[in-house]
Amino acid sequence: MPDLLDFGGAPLMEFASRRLRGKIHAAATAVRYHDGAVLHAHGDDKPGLSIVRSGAVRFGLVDADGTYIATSLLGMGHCFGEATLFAGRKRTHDAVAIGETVIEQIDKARFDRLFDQEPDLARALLNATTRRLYSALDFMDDLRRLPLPVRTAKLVASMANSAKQDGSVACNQADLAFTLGVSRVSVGKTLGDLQNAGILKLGYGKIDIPNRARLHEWIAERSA
Amino acid sequence: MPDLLDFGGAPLMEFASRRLRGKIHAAATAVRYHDGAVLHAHGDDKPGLSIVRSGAVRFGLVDADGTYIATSLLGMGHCFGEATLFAGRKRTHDAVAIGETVIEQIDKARFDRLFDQEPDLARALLNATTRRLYSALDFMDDLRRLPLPVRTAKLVASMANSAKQDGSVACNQADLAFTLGVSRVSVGKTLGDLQNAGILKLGYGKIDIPNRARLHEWIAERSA
DNA sequence: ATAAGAATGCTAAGAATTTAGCATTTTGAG
DNA sequence: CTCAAAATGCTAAATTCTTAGCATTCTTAT
Repeated sequence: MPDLLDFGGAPLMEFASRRLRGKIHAAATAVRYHDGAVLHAHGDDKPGLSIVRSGAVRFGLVDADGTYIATSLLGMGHCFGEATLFAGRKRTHDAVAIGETVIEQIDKARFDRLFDQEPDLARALLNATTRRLYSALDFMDDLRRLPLPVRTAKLVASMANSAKQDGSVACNQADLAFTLGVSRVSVGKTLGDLQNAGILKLGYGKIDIPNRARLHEWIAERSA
Repeated sequence: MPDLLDFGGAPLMEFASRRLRGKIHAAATAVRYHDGAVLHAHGDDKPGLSIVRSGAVRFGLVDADGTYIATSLLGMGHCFGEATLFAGRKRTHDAVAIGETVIEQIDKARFDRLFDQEPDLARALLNATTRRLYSALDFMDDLRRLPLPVRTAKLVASMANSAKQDGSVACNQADLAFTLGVSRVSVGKTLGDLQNAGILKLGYGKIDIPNRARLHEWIAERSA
């Protein structure tokens, strides 16, 4: 259960008023999943909006050669499934519960009704998806612009923001490697370099950040 | 003025009814820009929604070392600036007109009024941004999953869809290289290989696709 | 306390990519 | 028609990244 990025954006529920949250709860059916349970598979035709009430969901795809590739991890308050409602897509990824997870599910019919009744829902959804879109664009920009050490540092810094424990990030190098889209060896080497530069300290399944300001400074110096 | 990707999604105006389009036009102020004119710069604080009525807009950023890096190119019917309205961001990129371009501009106050009056606007915006978000996610997925030749072929194929001229795509290798986030040398080599494989033909500032089905087949065989 | 599993550290060969040139071809403007 | 600019083609060295493997360290469940 690493502190891996909730893909940038803030969660939908943060943009909903107390009243709207109540309406959403009322329209939804809560479903409980155990760790590792499959919520849906790539290609399923289940239009509807889902909201993570507790726990987390990991999205990914199984490759032709059988390797699983994770895409993102959404935690409490985040929503998914917008694409089935607004882009007419089937489920784009496999979704798996991480830890004990409760999902609030709103099927298409109910969603459409709620959407028409509650104009604030549209605004909340636009807040959430716009933020996600722009963080994705930023991420892609970095991908082309910045060398691996800087991207790595940025990722660690962004994880530090949402981390439970201050000054420390819970995540193993393999997951980091995947998120950055490079091999574990490269990440290991890069993290080693960053440690030598004194801006972070490697642990077992975690990374300590002795001085957050210093890390941000180091990044700023190298990213335009 | 290459056929470079309109970042995946379909344009906003395609999701608007004739009536809504009328309302949008009525609320907007049209501004004309000549080729190369700057619409806004990165960091400008100009909240509002903009819609491309004719021409196109190229978005990008100037690096610390002065190199300009393009991000996307939006053509007719596409909108931008949602992030200034929904994510509370300043303008995230420099925007430059490509060719004679007319932009319909709706400032924040007018937008909010229109947004409240016209529930369909929310739906249209969600359609557009959701599609863009998911194409961006797909693109990132490909970036990590697929080797360069396949990504290149996919990009060419997607450009072919929106190209004016059938069976041919107008784009130079340098722009392709940037969009793929690799060097011109790599693209040149890769395109050469694809040409040898017989699935496309290189020209000067363009790429011909003798057999679209064959190209898609080639891609499908290699992408999961 | 210990064994099993997880995670990290390390290595070396090979593949892919970049950088920095420069030569050649094509296009379009005058 | 000619010339300059734009685009492509090519090269070679240097760098970065990957793959594949195995040893070591750390954690946790029994």
